[in-house]
Amino acid sequence: MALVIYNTLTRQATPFEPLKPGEVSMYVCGPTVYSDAHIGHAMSALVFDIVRRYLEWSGYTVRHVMNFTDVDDKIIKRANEAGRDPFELANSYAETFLEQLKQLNVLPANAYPRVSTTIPEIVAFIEALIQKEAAYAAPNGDVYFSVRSDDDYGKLSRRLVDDMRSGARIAPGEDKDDPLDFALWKAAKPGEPAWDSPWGQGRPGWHIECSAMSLKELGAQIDIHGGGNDLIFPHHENEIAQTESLTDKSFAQIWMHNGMVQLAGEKMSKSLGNLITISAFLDANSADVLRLLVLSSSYRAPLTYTEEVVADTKRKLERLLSALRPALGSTSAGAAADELRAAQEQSRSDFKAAMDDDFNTAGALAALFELVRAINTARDAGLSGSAFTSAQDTFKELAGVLGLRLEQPQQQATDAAPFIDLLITLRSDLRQAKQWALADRVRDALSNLGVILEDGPQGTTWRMEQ
RNA sequence: GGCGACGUAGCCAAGUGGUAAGGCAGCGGUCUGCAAAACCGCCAUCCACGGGUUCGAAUCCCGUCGUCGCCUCCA
Repeated sequence: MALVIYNTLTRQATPFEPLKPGEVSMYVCGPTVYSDAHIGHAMSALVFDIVRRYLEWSGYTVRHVMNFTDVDDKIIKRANEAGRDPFELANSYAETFLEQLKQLNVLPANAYPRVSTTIPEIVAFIEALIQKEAAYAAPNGDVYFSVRSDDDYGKLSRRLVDDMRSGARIAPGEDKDDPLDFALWKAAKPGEPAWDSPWGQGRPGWHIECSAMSLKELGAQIDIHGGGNDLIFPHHENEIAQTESLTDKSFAQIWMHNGMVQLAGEKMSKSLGNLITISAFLDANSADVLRLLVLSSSYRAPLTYTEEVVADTKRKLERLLSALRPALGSTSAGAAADELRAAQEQSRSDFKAAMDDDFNTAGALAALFELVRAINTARDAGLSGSAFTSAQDTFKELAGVLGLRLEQPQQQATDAAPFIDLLITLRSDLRQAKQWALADRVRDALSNLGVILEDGPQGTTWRMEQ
């Protein structure tokens, strides 16, 4: 069974074959850093983290690059409003985002290039495009890409150049030969960061940066180029036009796009202002909750985000965690062990089959839940020993491929732990004395504080709510 | 207006030609002093609606309705 990936370029799922055997190059478009990142940005990072983890688990070496757009109209505007330096502002948001990715258990990329540190490569890229007559310098100091020079322009988004004409526009101050052309280089305006170039002082346009950074970090041809599906047009379309016009080779062999987070039926976005920031989410929930939410449906479909869904996801996570509770019995072989071993292998192969099918994480989770049931059943049957721990190890391994930490959120409670243990001891005495009403009051009061007590044959255990 | 996606139980959601995964919630049971957790059982004759193709369709085709995205900065 081989990995199949859906390619936006061909609108088909096809078997994955990296350009270099065993090695995968993956470029993912990162955010423009001018405000707090929201869970839509987190979703994209999580999706490609899962892709990367699965590829690595499957035996590939992955070179993963994610960029930051740190030179941009909105950054400049924000910085001017706040009286801050635009680079300082962009850098602080980028650093915060990196810290949040760490909290979200997203593996660090191999490189995080930025526009501000790629200017020489961008200028060289544009010069080469002009030489090839795919771009031209306008009298006002702007440089534009000539869309008409690119005969397969529109192939990613399935748009026809002639259909786009009516929709295209020329902003005030632009000096294009054709309304469809887009800026590679923008002439400097007063008060804006600018660099020297053959066309005078200026700064790069939006799309060229990714072409240049991808070329610099990963070479002319890459395996996977990813991002949100709102980037298909114009951003990724334009990247293809620039890079392929320069290299005369096909750029990315697979274009992967994740769906948008839907909040109250609308796309969550900075411009709509209907967003939940990563930091607000993480204040109320663990990182695993967001990851599990993303894993629960197809990465390509819109992600339904409501408070109800978040609450359901927390309970799902509790269920996954139940598989990690220790064995209780002393049986180490027999029918229970055989059944668990069979379930373990079934789960592993179901997991792989689902993930091989275009990263069907919902199907992979189903395989995990089947293993949860099998492990809990075995525990109830009194199984312990290597058969039991081996199943738990497989469970942890597969959950780890999805990037789930599956840690009990007890760290915050360490200060309270001695007091909770004390209350449990007192409550045990009350139960011995059959003082049920008082014992229940202790349990209820702790429950209201987020501490769940569970009475088992071996005594009372406690855990924090997710 | 153009391009594209989608519409599966109370909720989330997988499944893209062979007769509906999984989770949450709910209901019944085992266990428990009672709970909780765990386990067992139940929970869509049916996949927006109307036609069509086929031995056979949630899955393919046509139409209708609805939702969303892109077409301008956007993960």
